[in-house]
Amino acid sequence: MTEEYDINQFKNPLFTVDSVLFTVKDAALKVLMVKRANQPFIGCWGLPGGFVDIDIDDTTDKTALRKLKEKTSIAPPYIEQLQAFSSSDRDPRGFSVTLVYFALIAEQDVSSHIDTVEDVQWIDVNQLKSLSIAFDHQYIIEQAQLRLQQKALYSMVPVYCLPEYFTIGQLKTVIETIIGKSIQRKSLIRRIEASEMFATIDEKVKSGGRLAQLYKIKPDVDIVNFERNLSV
Amino acid sequence: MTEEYDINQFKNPLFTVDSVLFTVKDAALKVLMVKRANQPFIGCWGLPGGFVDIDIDDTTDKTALRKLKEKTSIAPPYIEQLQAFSSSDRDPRGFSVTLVYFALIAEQDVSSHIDTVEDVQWIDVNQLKSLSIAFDHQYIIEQAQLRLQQKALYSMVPVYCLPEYFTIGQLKTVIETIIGKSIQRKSLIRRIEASEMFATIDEKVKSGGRLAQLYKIKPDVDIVNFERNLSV
DNA sequence: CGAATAGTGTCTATCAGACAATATACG
DNA sequence: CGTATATTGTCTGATAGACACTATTCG
Repeated sequence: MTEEYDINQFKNPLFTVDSVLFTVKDAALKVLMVKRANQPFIGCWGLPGGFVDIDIDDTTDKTALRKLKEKTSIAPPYIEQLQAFSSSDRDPRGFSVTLVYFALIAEQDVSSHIDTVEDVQWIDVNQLKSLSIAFDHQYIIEQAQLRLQQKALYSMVPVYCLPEYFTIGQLKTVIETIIGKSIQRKSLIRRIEASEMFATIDEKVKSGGRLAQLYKIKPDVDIVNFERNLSV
Repeated sequence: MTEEYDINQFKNPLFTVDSVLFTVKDAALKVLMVKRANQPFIGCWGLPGGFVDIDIDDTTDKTALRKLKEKTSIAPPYIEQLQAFSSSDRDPRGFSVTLVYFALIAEQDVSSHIDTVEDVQWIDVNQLKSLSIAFDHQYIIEQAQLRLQQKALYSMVPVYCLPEYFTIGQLKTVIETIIGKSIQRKSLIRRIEASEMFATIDEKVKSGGRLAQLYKIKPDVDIVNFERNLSV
């Protein structure tokens, strides 16, 4: 049998791309949420995202970045695919699939922009349950948070929640906020050195006590994955 | 602005679900491939998969399982989402997205079935480059293989390439085939014990020397992830 | 017995945790 | 100096690698 493909043979699922953009701000893990202006779930908070525009986006990565840029005005320094979520009842319009990306950014790099708009906000992940969240986005955020927590144990990705120059103390706080547990400063320093991902800056900053060394990410380095997890 | 959703506002991308089903057979990592009966890439080998049937499948997981079952007659004991692959040129029909699953099965559980058909075969991953592979499926298989190799270093998933009862020697061979490097039998035994995922069977089997203890997976256990990788 | 494979014992290497010791700001 | 934070030194603990040693089966 040599059937030709018939575009109408199947009802196509609704397909969207959403992003979970995290940062650490005020000692809490926050996620970028958008107040929905359209149905369904109008007025609820939802993840930034939307439909692929196949005339503009040549991959779904581009869709995710385009939608994030609409809300934050910049591209996050770290983004990866999380997972697709699908079901016949997650969207009242019918079977839908959302491909979810998971991204990190320094809050300083977006706050100036989102302070000018009403409908985009950093929301503490621990306050989601007291808000009206669109679709299954709360569940999706939980899954993204689990992934971030895992990654924080074996990689340096949390550094992408910090601005260009940062101290070990800041990185330690960010990691501790993400995994919800304190870590050994010494272990962190060992990893910073072993990873060879970072360069010291010829400058130190005040910190309440001894001045702290500034670091930055070396240009064009890959994220190092360690062979052991930090303890949980 | 209160725009209503307009199904025709965007050209919907083609959306498919494909699976990379691996097994270890004849001391080689093999992937289940299907000879394509339809355009595009008719006559080439491709991954088992297809369109979501929203009248039957309530999630994409169901689509993956349904398509695998069509080709193998059974559901694999291990399946997880790998990743979505998208681009405007991976399919000649236009922008397309494929959500790819990654699954493992014992070859004994499918071989009897696929031996009766012409268009489904286990193909050695190292022989793919000499064949005509549809779409970007060769690249997708490489990505799935990398994921499997990583997982083999910190979890017991390779056991799902073995039948119900298996020996430590068989598991060792499967892991070594997957990661392409020999491992310490002792390390494997330590992990089998620490994971508490397995029960010994009151039976031993011939192996050329001393009889080997049979193991099986305890019912309803979760896959244990270790905090360290085996060395690479 | 010898060859082959299964399984154990045990020493080493690596790296995270714990925490003491030292360094450097600032008032 | 006292307090606070940064940074280093070093000991302990957990687990993987290496590999010798023992056990069991078959011809």
